[in-house]
Amino acid sequence: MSYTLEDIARLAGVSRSTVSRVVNNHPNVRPAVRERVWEVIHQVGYQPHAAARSLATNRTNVIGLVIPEAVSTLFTDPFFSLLIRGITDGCYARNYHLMLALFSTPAQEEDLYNRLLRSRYLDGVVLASTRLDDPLVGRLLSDGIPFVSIGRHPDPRVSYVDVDNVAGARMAVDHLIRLGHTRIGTITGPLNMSAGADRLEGYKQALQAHHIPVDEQLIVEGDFTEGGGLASMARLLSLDPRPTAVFVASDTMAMGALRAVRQAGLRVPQDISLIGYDDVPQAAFLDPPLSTVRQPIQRLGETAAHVLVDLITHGQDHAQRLVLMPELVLRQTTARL
Amino acid sequence: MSYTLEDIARLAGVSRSTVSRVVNNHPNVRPAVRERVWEVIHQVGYQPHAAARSLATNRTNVIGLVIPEAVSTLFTDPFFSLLIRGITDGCYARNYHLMLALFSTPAQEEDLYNRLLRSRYLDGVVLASTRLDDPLVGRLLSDGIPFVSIGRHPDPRVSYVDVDNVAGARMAVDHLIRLGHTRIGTITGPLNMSAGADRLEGYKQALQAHHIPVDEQLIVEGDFTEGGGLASMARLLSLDPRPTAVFVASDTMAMGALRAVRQAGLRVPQDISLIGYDDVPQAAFLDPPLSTVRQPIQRLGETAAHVLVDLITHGQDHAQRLVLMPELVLRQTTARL
DNA sequence: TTGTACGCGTTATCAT
DNA sequence: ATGATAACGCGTACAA
Repeated sequence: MSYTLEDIARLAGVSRSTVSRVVNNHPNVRPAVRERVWEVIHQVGYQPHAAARSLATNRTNVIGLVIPEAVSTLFTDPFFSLLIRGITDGCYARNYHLMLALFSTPAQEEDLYNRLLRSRYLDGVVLASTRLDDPLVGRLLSDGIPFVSIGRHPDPRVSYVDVDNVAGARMAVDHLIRLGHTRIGTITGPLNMSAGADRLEGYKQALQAHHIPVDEQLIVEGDFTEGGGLASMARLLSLDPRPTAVFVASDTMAMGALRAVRQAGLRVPQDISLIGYDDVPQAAFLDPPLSTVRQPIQRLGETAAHVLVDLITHGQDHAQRLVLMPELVLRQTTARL
Repeated sequence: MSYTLEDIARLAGVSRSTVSRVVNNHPNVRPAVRERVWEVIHQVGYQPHAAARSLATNRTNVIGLVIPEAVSTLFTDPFFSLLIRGITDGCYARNYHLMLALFSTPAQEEDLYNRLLRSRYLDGVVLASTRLDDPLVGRLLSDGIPFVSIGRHPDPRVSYVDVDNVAGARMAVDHLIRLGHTRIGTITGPLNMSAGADRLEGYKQALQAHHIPVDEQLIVEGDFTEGGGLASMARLLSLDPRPTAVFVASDTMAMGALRAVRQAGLRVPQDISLIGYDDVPQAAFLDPPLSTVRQPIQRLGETAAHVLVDLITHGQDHAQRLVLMPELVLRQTTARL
């Protein structure tokens, strides 16, 4: 069996309260006593019982990563792997743990919300890639559950951590323009996600800044999947004249786009320039290696965890908003016109 | 604030025990009473407090997914995304939840082991892709923590769920032989993981069954990464004569291999046939679409969760071992010699 | 079938 | 600075 506070107290010849103080670093304990208690603790390998602690403190030291049903098909995108990595790192640094909440169906969403949140498994929640109009946001807000969104959200009450998507897209398209391209297409993300909408906005801003008219024909909405990227690229290639460069709003879609170009018997970057978004690990291994906008995905997750834990512990009354900066990574899918 | 058993009891005009019985589906409750209690519960949206319950029952209804430091660099492989998906589905079906334990360093491994397991956050653990000699196994065993390994493990006490890697590799290599190839190379996984060792074994068995001598030169050890696949393939291509077909032990490595072939100015499958392993979602979108061995990864995870929960609840005394079957998926990277 | 009472391991309040 | 004691919310013998 395993030890309790009581056991440690007996072994160290003090009371349970004192041991508790030692474990929780309370100031009022005589150094000599503190030391002896620690010694016993290490000797027997005592670890406080999480559930008992939770019951007493009303905190679990666990947060959840919520991935809504709407984006669960995107889950195999390396973006999420990196995000998860970052979040766990952030958690561990703050003595927190991460629980997963992947929704597959609306019914599951309802069920899990009750099971995880209302039964107080979690102290708070990281919301990944939610749609702008996701009802989950309102619910968390009204239930007073601390949460932070990955990606901008318009409601003034929600805290979020984001990468500047408008700036990232601008950087990408600016570069294409610098290379002499003027007929530049884009494959967007879902426009009801802030990342999708913002990258499109950046695309437009870059064009306008250079007095290039925005041609709606050159804008095709994608879905952040490889298959979607392939189909969207095929559409762009069927245009006449076709674009000489395309800004693709995610690396995963860019992989599909690359294949569409090849299927059409064209070459990248000689016939058409391509630039992706994310810089997932695969990007450097594509053929040719993909130029892209690097997002600090892992740091994004880490930051989200930290912000959330702060929200939980210091109970901020006003929303926290943080935006990180992306950077352009030039490889071999872009060429002078 | 939120309701407790006591509140529900008062509102329904019964005692706390009765409400507890209703919630836990104990038989001895008069139907009329049961119904009235449920009504109150639904009306006020009562949810039992997880921590309180854990303290009383000594069970948390949470399991952990442990990804050892050794394989944490592989974490972005879609294999893990699919596995996680499967595990969560399996958990939800059994009223369980999933917590992540991703180790980055040995120190973290030690720390997390204490924080997660010894403080009883978890009822049990799924061990992913552990090396055959991982000390974690011995520790879990001696601490009596229920766990199931993803992938075969030699110790008779450990439960595992696996896909038949020997059979899968045999299927793949058999097919290459059927196409007329005899000079067949392989890029293996890490040979200290069962998946790596077993797929190599299957490769050898297939050759031997057809009386083709095993040539050690044609066997190069990979690491399940894309970069590793690229480098290993380059080595195989430098052989003289070079192999006419290669069995690559993971799709991710196959992506790298594909690129190595292209860099060498060769074509797949005209100059060299390739066959991968896993059938990750990307495989169908590669250029050309990858022939591969499909693993039911998601079902693997789901099954692991079920086995683990059974282990936890029924406390099996003997280890559970389950092996699922892979299947060959022929696309366009294999051709007759 | 239902209710009473105790225990689960901790934290926190209040004396001392 | 330390110790007794009352919560925290639930499950469960045991009694009725």
